[in-house]
Amino acid sequence: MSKQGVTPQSEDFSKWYNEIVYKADLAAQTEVRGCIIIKPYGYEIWEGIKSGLDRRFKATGHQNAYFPLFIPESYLKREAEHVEGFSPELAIVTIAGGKELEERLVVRPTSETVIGKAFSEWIQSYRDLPLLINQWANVVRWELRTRPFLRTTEFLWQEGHTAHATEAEAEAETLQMLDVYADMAMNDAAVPVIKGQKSNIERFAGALRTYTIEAMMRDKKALQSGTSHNLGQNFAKAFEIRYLDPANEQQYCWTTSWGLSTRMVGAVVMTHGDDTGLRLPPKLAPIQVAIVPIYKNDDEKAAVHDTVQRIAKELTAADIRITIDWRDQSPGFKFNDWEMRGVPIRMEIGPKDVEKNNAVLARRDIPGKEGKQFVPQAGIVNAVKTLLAHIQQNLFQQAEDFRDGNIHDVKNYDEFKQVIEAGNWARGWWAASDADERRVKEETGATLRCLPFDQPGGTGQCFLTGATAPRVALFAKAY
RNA sequence: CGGGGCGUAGCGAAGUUGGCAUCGCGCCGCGUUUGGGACGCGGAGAUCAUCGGUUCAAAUCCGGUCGCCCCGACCA
Repeated sequence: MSKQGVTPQSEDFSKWYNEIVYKADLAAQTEVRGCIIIKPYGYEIWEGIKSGLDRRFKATGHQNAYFPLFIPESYLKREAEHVEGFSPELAIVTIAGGKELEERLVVRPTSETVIGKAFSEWIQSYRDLPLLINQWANVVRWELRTRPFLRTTEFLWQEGHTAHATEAEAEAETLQMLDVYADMAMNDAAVPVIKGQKSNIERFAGALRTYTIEAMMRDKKALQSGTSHNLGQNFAKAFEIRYLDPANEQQYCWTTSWGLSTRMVGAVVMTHGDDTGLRLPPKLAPIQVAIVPIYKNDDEKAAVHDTVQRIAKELTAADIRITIDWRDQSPGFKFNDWEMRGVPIRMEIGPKDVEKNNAVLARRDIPGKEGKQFVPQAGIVNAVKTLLAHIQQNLFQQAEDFRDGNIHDVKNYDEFKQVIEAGNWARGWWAASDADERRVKEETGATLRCLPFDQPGGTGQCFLTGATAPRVALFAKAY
C-alpha cells in the first residue's frame, strides 16, 4: 500500500478522511454497498471505546444481555411513530429455509421493540424496577449514502434499555447515561462534546425527549456522537410493560434507551487527524509507543538490541502498549508510517543513546524537532506515562480551542446565514416553530444540533422571529 | 433516490483512428544502504467491474446490470 502522503484536509476533507481510513489500515471496502470490514487496527480503537463504556455501564448498575437480530415485523408496527421513522431504511427477510415466511422478519435497526416485548414479560412488580440492561450488537439501516464509520449500512453499537417506576427516575437515567457518554468522549477519546436536547424535529422516533452529545470535526461540521432517549410511556403502552405498585395498582413503566456506535471511531479520526495522518488519543491508541531502533549495520543492531528489549519490557510491565519496529526499512520510512497511524509517542534508540543511556521521545501532537526530546533511560517509564498524559490533554485542548473558536453568537437571521455560510456553528436565542426550523434547514443547510444544557440564563430575542426566547440553540451543518 | 464523474496488477494511473495489455508505488530474491519517506540488478503478479451485442479481431464501439466517488433530498 502506498504510504506516500495524504490529500491535505484543506484541499478536500472528504478525500482526506477516506484516504486516512484506508491508509492507516482502519477499514477496508467490501462488495456489499455501505458495508465495511473493520480491520484490526480500527477494531482496536472500537474496543477501547467499548471497554471504556462497558466499565462505566457496569459502574452505574447495568447488566449486559443479548437480544435477537431478527424482529417480527408486527413488533415494529406497535409503536406508530417508531415504525414510521424507521420503515424507509429497513432490511426485511422474506424468505428463509427456502420458503416464504409467514411473518416477515426485520433485521433490527434498533431493539426497542424486541426488548420492550421481553421487558413486558420480565416486569411484574415495582420490586423488579428499575431494570437496567445493555446490549452490544450490530444493527442494520439501509442508508442511501454511506461513509466508513460515519454511516454504514451495518454498524456496531451498544444500546441501553431501561425501565423505571416514575418519569423522574427515567429522566434521571437518561441524563446520567448522556453524562457517561460525554465522560467517555472527553476523557478517553479527547473529543470535546456539547450536551444538549434535540428539537422535536430531530427527536428519536417514538421518544418523549432525546438528548445528544455533539462534536465538531476539523472541517467544522457537527457529528452527533451519542444519543440518550427518554421514551416516556410510549413503548410501555405499545408493549404492555406494566408493574404492580405498592398500592396493588397496575402502572405503566417509564423506559429509556441510549446508544453509541462505531461512528465514534470516525469522530476520533475527524477530531484529531492532521495532514500527516491519524492522531490517536493515548487512552484509545492500540499502540501508545512505537520503538524504532536505529542502526547502520549488524554490529550496531546487536548493540542496540538489548537496550531496546529491556526498555520494551519495562514499558510493557507498566501496561503501556508498545511495538518494536524491526522491519527492514529506513528509519525515515518508519517515522512517517507511525505518524500516519497516529501513534502518540515514537521512541528512537540508537547507538548514541545506548552509549549515553538516553532515548529519544517524539510526540505525535507536536510535529518535527519541537516535539522531540532526549530522556534518560532511568525512569523512562514515568517519562512516557507523563508524556502520554500530556498528549491526551493537549489533543483535547486543541480540539476544544478549535471548536470554541468556530462557534459564533448570532442576533439575527442575516448574521446566522453569514456564520453558516462560512462553515461555522451558530448559537442564538431561539423561540421559533418546527416549521421555522425546517425552513432554516432548507434555506441554509444547517440543522438545530441541540438546545445546549449550558445556557446563558435569562431570556433574549429569537434570532429568527424576534420573539422573546427562553434559551439559545446551536445550529450547524452536520454529518 | 435524482444530477455529475469513474471502474485496467495490492494501490495510483496511461492506453490515440478497434490489432502483443503499459508505467509508478508496493510485493518476492540478492547486494549496497539506514538518526526524517534509500539505491542497483533480477523476478512474481491482470478473466481490463460484470453480463450480453457489433466485429476476422474489443480495455477501446453499443446496451443492460453491479459497485465506488462528488453534489443534493433522508439518517446513529
